[in-house]
Amino acid sequence: MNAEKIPDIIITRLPVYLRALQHMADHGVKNTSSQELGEHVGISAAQIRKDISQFGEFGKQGTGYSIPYLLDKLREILKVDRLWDVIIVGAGDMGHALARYQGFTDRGFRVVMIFDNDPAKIGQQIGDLVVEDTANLAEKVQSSDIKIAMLTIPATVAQETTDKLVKAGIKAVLNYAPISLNVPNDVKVQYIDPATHLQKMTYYL
Amino acid sequence: MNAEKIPDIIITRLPVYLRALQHMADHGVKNTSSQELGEHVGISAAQIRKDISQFGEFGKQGTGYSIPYLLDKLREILKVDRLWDVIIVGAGDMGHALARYQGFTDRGFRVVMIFDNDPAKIGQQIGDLVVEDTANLAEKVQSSDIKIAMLTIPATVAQETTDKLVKAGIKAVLNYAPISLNVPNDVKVQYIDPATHLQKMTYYL
DNA sequence: TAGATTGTTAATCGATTAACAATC
DNA sequence: TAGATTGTTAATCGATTAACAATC
Repeated sequence: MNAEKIPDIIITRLPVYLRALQHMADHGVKNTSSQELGEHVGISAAQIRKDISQFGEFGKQGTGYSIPYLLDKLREILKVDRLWDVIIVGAGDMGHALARYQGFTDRGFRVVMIFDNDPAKIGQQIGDLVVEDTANLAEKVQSSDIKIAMLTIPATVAQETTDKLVKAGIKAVLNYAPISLNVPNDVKVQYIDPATHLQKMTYYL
Repeated sequence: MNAEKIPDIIITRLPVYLRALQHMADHGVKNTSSQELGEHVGISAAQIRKDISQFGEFGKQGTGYSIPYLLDKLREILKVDRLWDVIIVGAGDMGHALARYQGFTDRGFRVVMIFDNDPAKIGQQIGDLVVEDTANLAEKVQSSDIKIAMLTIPATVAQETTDKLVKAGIKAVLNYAPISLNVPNDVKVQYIDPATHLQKMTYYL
């Protein structure tokens, strides 16, 4: 593992490689090359080799990469060789969908709590979870040492809720609210806003 | 409007500017500067000026940008000065959530159909829509000249469904399935995969 | 061995930033 | 007028690609 700073754009691509490799592994494929992986994810072979080589020499000349080995390494690098507890804030349609989503567990995440401030929703059962009162958010997050939150609340309350989460120790926010969030440097935010994504594509239509 | 090719990375930022400006406008703000807008979205003032100036001279020295005017221009550039019909393929939890999402209309999109191949779901009412049979997908898309689809189906069938959509004339796919899609050059894909987004952030934890 | 493919270097390409004349 | 802020140029910084020696 390299001690120098790895460019953020490389970190963005690693989960994509990981996903493609998991897919290949699921289909019983044992080895791959930068060429083949590149075709899968739409990235040049040279770039894939360069990206991966930032972290070590995981391939072999002549034969490429062992998929199980590279999977292990990527999971270790991305720290998803463990199971992270995450919370959902906002028990609307999107919060529901995420709470019931089956795709988290085998990729390193487990939804452990869901919150809402609507009395009609508090106490409601969603999958294995029971909707809790947002009033208890800070306390629960702090006492269970949770670092990751998914935000599925209206944009109007997204910033103030984020401030509370940050104070409670959250370091990573996956924000579904259509608004840019202000956070300290040591807190990461990723944005998922379908309209924003669609608006990028209409430019080309 | 400039005839030269605009870098894709600039197009990616425009919807973010648009969203922030709409937010300001909703709060009654009439003017802004590259400085102020930059603080809102976490991008340098120089970059914002450079991005916007690719498309024309929309600002005024000394006073900055008129928000209503810049909104108009950005909507025009991104082609969301109109209402695009979009379809949802997959009526699971995520498809449900998107079908009922209120945030599309005032940002240029209208969900007009939702499809599923599960007989138990076909005919079901979701908001104003009735779930239709995926078997009729190609025909319906073609006859109504729809260009945009959101994919909320399992990864296992995402590629074959995409192939059908592309054949039917779809040019933009917002893919919620956790898999990379292969499409012709003139078709755009955007990816929304919560696990991938989370995995990027765990690297920094 | 011959063929394939890595890891890495150097060259190229593209994006961001700093700075400032122009001007509202 | 004085202050503010744009649009743009040039400089810097960073990312991608091409090429190839090393080696499995």
